[in-house]
Amino acid sequence: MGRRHFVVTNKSISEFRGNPYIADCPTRPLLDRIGDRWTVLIMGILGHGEARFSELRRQIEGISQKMLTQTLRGLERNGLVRRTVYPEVPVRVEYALTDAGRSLLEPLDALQEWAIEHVHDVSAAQKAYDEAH
Amino acid sequence: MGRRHFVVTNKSISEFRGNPYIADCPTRPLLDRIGDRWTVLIMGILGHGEARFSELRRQIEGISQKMLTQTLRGLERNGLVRRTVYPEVPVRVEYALTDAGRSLLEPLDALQEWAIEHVHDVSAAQKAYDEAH
DNA sequence: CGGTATCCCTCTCGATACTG
DNA sequence: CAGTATCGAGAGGGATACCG
Repeated sequence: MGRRHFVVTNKSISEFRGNPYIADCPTRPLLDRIGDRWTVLIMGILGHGEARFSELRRQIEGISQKMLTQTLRGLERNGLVRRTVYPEVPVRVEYALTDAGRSLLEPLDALQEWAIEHVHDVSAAQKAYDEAH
Repeated sequence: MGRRHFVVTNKSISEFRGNPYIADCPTRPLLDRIGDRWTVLIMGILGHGEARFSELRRQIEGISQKMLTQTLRGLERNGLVRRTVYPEVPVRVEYALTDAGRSLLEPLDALQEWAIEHVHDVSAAQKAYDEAH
């Protein structure tokens, strides 16, 4: 998607504030991640406790095996989820939030609060906009 | 992207908590919006005060005219940004956050705080993961 | 100045089939 | 059970050209 079109600078972290798109601003990978279809949902479920692969699959209606695996790998790679393999027969794999993952639930909840508080305003605004255009 | 594959239910709003993907959960459109490439950046700039189209374009390095227009329209449609046309010659158009838009900056800032606090942890986790795989 | 319209490419994601 | 591999559709986004 051409993200490399942006010039990489050496600005301090504080200069990224309010401008998440400059260079390697730390907010961008996070927004990419939570903007995807499944990350927030998976984290929400894991917020209630660890879960097996197939449990997650059952609880998240509509997710494909591929996307569940892929999203969990992404979360694991970012240190938000811990994957534990129990070498039983058949194998058992448990997924759980790390401390970092749990700490991310807080700002995520704040976002959800906002969405819930403003859902009517937003749909009213959409209706008004659509009627005017 | 097949979002219509999900069954629409009549669950109350509170049941959406922790499960943003069921039906028309209000969190999903928000995550889609802030997950896109430009929305958060534009809102960050407008948080400092109103701005003209060309100002935004200059400040947001790398954005195309099309995406600036498209993102601003999306924000306007959701009631987060107000567009004001001054019929001068040449025409002047000012964009500003609405009250709702300003209120969204708070959870967004919380997210940014998290990202800044955890940027080192995350990149360390990525490094460790990549070396182990 | 502040847009629209069009073309096209890339990347994401879903479906499907196969595996240790 | 918990994956991996591969394919293909389609949406997002950039480049470019044109307009009131």
